[in-house]
Amino acid sequence: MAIRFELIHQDKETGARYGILHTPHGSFETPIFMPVGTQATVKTLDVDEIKEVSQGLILGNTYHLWLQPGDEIVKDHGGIRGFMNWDGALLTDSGGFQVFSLSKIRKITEDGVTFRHHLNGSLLHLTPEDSIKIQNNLGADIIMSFDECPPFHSSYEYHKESLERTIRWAKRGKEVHENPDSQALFGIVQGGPYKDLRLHSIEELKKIDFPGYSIGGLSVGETKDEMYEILEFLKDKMPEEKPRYLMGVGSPDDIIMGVENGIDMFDCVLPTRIARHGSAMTSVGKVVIKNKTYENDLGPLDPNCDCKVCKNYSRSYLRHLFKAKEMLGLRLVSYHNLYFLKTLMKDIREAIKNDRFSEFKDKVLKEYYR
RNA sequence: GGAGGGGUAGCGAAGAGGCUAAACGCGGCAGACUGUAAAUCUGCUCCCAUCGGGUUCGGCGGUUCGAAACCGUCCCCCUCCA
Repeated sequence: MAIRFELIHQDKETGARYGILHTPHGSFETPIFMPVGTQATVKTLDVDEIKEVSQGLILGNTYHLWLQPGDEIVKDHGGIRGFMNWDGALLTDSGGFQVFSLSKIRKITEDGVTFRHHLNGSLLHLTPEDSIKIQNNLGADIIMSFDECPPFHSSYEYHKESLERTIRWAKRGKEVHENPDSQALFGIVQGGPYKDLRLHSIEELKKIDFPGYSIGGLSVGETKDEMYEILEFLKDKMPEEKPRYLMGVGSPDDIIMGVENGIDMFDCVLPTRIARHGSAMTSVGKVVIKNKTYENDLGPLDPNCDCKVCKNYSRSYLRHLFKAKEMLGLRLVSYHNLYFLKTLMKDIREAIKNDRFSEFKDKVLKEYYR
């Protein structure tokens, strides 16, 4: 088996999980947040910085690297790790989400998905088998089944049909997976807002048997309450002994709610995207650093953060970088936001270990970003 | 001194009688962003106000039912010639 998951402790009141995820390239305490490095780069940061702001496990993307530069080239470097000079662990998404986010120009059939290249318009076709083969070439420690991620509010009928197909795709993917001993293939739970479909999804994926399970189809436009309702429903349905990965979630409040509902792994572009757009996650709430109010603020971005950005630069300077369109601003806030989440996850784990998660949750929801 | 061109909102720049409080760009001020087609997108940006009202297109004076636009005059700016 490529990975091993140890469930070490559960918060007595909420059941929030603390564990360790062992991979071929490192063991990681969970709950963990994994920065997203779609194109074999966490935007604006170099590898040394990624080490500082992550736990050592980051994401890459099948769709993007397949199209550019091509998975064969990445394979020639020994996979993404060699390509980007990353000596930590990796997880790749299957490209399934891109099928959803590029939905204006897609056609889904039993075989796979046909859609247009977002850069040059050429017609492309991707199957579950292709996705796994590409991910074999990319060489991540954890890889994803090729799934369809329908809009949350699609009809029951559509979700059902899509879900059944995604289950068949999961089975097909597992059958062609070449390296189960070095790459753990996760199944992805879908079903939108429909609990019976979610349950059905879990049951079928369990039959196929994966070393870990992802929850997909959330944080795609539904309300927070809708998302939390599904998370709560799934809490005691997911396999106990396997890692649970909530895909695409990364605001502090959503992470907290995920952890409370038994999630072990998170990834999200939010911290790096909003950083590039001038917003910071801090212990005192969201700071839109480009706002005029920080024009002459000599204090640090986050008064309770000990990252190099908060130690060395003022809010006023950071605002100046954004107003002047200097790229250092994007880098520094990206660094901080990821560091902030790394710290948040550490604090979450401590709280669980001490059976004080509930208390910690209240604090975060009251004071932190959003 | 002569000939031509021009002065429009914070800046640049359209507009050449009513559809114009005035396109568009920049700048400014906010907002959004959740398995990254995103250093992006959206809104606001003369003044006061909730409807609505009040002042504008170098100055002044005209023509007209109506002028940023037409006429006169003055003031500034640019180019060329002496």
